[in-house]
Amino acid sequence: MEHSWQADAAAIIAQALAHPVRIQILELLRREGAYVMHLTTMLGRPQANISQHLATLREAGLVTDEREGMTVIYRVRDPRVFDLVDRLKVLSPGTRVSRESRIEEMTLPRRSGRGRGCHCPRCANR
Amino acid sequence: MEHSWQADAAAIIAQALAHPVRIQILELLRREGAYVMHLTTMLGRPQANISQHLATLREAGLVTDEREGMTVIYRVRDPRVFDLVDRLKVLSPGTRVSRESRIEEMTLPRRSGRGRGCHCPRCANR
DNA sequence: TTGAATCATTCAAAATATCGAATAAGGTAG
DNA sequence: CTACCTTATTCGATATTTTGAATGATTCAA
Repeated sequence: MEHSWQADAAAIIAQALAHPVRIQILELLRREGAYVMHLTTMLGRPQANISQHLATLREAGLVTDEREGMTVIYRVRDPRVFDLVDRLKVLSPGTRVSRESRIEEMTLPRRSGRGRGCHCPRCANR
Repeated sequence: MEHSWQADAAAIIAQALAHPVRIQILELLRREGAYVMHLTTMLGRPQANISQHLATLREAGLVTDEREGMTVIYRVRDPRVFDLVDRLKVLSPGTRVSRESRIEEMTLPRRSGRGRGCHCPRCANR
């Protein structure tokens, strides 16, 4: 039935990006790899849910998982995915990126009040 | 409930791109606007289905529809969506774009045999 | 008006995606 | 070994998407 080559592949990648939590995960992976625990506490969601979304990103080939002792570090496989995410935001109707606001700042949930600390190995800070 | 700002917006755009037929429609809109009839015959799918996918793209703000007599011309609202589509393809695992092959060529279905002609107003050819 | 052509929308069924809860799997420490 | 910690997976319920079929809506021509 007359398939569509790269259209299928492109759609699969788009589908992997088609959820706010997965976009947020990629935002958190922008500067460096992150432990699952870190993503879980930063996004304030059940661990299973984060793990499920990570599986989606992994199966799409967008991230890699590296076991490190008891923990697992997720990293973006190809940094060009960040260009993609940025362009998705720019194309959004209401989104006009004002010159002074960093995109990264705006999209991170920044947990409010007490509860913003992460206890993952890399986050020894308070 | 702690929303996610631009992550939602980005995900909505990604969702609009998350289907092979919609990617193909955008490919056909790459050079110029197209009549629905043109898209329908080129992609070899039921008219209602194409119209549904066009509605998805329209609601995401990615395309515009302009009535022209009995027909309707769809155009891409912001050409930057093509960058997005190209990058979606590049990030696909198996997709290594060889230098000599135009991406556009590969992704169009090119209906085989007899049945490749379109009868839309703009396609007076053969 | 009637009919034809083009496109949009509605409907119900099937397929997918998402979620929380529970459980499993893997590693570490005692 | 047991107990614990971190992450992954399975399960069932719910929600969303996709589809063809049928129907509407609009325009034009006769």
